[in-house]
Amino acid sequence: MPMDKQQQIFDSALKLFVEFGFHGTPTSKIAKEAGVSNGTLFHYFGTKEELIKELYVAVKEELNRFLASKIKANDSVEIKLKKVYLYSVYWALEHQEKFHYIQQIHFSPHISQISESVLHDQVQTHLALIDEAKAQNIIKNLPTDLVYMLAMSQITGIYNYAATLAVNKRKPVIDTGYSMFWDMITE
Amino acid sequence: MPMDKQQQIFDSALKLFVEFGFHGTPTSKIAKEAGVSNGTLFHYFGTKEELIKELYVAVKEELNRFLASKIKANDSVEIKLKKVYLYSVYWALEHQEKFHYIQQIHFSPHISQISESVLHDQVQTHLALIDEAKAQNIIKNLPTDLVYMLAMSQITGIYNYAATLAVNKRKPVIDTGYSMFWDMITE
DNA sequence: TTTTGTAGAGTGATTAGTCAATCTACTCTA
DNA sequence: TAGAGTAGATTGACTAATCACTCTACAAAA
Repeated sequence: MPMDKQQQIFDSALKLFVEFGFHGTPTSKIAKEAGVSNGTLFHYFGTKEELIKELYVAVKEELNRFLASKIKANDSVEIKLKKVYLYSVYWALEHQEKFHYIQQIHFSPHISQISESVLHDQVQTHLALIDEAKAQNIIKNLPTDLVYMLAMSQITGIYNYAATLAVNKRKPVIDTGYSMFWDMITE
Repeated sequence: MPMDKQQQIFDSALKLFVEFGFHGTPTSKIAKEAGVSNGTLFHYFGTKEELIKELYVAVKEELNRFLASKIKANDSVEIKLKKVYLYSVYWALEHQEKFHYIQQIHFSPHISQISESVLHDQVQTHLALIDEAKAQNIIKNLPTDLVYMLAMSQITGIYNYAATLAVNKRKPVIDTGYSMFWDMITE
């Protein structure tokens, strides 16, 4: 079984980018950490920029696949919303480097170079869920984008706080966070 | 007027860092944009890293001075909290580049190189305000850090959404955001 | 005169990306 | 089935460019 070099490069790049930033991480160090040669890295990724972007897409897709795996088709809208919120926080806590990388990209100029369609596909499901909840009068009639933005920012806030706590102290905080959020978007 | 040049360097660095990132912005371009020589930049800032950090501190202090100027000593705690929240969003919308720079630093490895004391001083006032509100039973008895984190993340979320709207459509959204936040932290 | 500010050419180190050579695994053919 | 052919994977030395930072000279103030 041939080693998946591309995955090794992803893993090393993630680790180094989060620790040292894009600037502080030369491609040579990524290759070395991944146990491949300099040339191999550029065989899989045409440029460093491409590696940065593809890593972002891969990580984001992993998160989305995880969330999708937790949602059952016959769950009610309330349950779906709750699951998306809670499992997002859990995933972030379990994959802190990956979550941190998403944020790092999101607040960097690289985000503007990731194609619109990729970004759009990633939020479509969530926006549809919010629309459904609005249509069923489950949540207040606020702009969908606003509800989404509030959810994302609150998930980040709760994650940041929970991450500072011991593992066994986290659940009550996350649950409290969700009920506060729920109260906020329902009448 | 030597202060002029330092300020010009700050202005140019802010603009370029936000547009191209730290990596994508050579010191030579900052100097050129500021209309000073390469050497002059290094006369004011020993290293590029120092420039990045001092710019962050300067921007953060500007925000804090602005907020402090809006708070009157005899305002009630409710009023103070409301003012901090609302004026933070207003300031962010009026100084989007600066707000973006704060975020960029916050989600980058540079944050760990900014001394603890600088960071601590900057939030002390806000934490004290939350403690006061708790002591007076105005808000729920939640951990101070949690309330602070939720406020910060919600301010960011509301800012991000409001920034996409026409200037005259923003106020109602921001006000709604605040009342949602207030409902969230009060019984 | 001394100090401070300013310029800009110069430098050594670093880096992203290239390239020619080799290896590996697989397929096709006789 | 042996052997030739082949496409892709892998290597690492190499390069052209860039960058952070230095140095020297000079000007303006103090």
